[in-house]
Amino acid sequence: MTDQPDFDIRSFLPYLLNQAAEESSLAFQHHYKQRYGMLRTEWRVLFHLGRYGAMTANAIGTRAKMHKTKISRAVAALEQKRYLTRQKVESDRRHEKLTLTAAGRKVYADLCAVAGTYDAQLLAPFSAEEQALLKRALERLAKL
Amino acid sequence: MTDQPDFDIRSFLPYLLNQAAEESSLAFQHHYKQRYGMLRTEWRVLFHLGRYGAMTANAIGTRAKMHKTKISRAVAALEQKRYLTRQKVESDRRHEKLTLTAAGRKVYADLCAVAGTYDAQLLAPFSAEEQALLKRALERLAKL
DNA sequence: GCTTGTTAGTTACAAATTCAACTATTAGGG
DNA sequence: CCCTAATAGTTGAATTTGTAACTAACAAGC
Repeated sequence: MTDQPDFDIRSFLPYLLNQAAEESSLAFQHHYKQRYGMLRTEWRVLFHLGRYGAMTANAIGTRAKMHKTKISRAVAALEQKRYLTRQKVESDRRHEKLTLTAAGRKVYADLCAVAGTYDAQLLAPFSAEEQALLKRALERLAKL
Repeated sequence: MTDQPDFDIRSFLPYLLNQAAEESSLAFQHHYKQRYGMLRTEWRVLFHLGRYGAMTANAIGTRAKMHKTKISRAVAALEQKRYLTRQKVESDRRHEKLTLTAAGRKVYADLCAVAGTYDAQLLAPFSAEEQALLKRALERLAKL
């Protein structure tokens, strides 16, 4: 029985990352849930379309590392909320180009503003070097 | 319409943390799922009991910031797998003291060893100072 | 132009999580 | 004591997610 009493789950990196991710997303989650009735999958799709312009569901999946079923459902929900429209691509009619509507862009702009200030608030306790290191480390761990 | 085209979701801290958390837990998740048929909630409970000794479900909840229904179900599953036993606390019979069985401690020891090497592997690309900073930052963000 | 294989996206069903209501037990007045 | 409030833990129903099978469209080889 090789016990390792010195190993503490609370310093296990995946655990720590998960705790930090959950805690840090709470306040923002509240915002898009209460105000727009959206799920995390939905605002992610919205953000990607808002930031990178119209694209297919598949392209979002590659960028955001989201499974296609999640995207399919998020897109359906956003379509019903009239935040985006679909358009079959004529050159290959399996693809659908997703485009934000005016309403969708407005929600995107609002959430962007909120996310921006919220992000700054989260990062405030750290120095510029610490912030840079933290982001680089996370990107590396996320294999982005 | 106050667009903020410079705000990128991919550097939004909660998003980054979530991506890193998901990616970094993949390989370990595979291990406890395949080998022991456990869920994340279950190994978390197991780890807490293994590391900090017998305690009540409530105490685990406070430490691990897990909701009591998650814990209740995880404990039921671990009990069925014969990894722990319950015992009503005589001084207050609402509480149940949870104790790992020999089998439970064995699984804990095995997963500890795996987690230990896995953690080291994840941290390997970073210098000692970077590792320390990363952990402090995450603990702070997780409000631990 | 058929067969086979591949890709985009959807849907159905199973598994997991959340939320709210529930039981059982204790604590604190009056 | 009895009534109310609070706490530990469980359970059931509704959401949400994951897995796998599905449709539709295209592509390549023959």
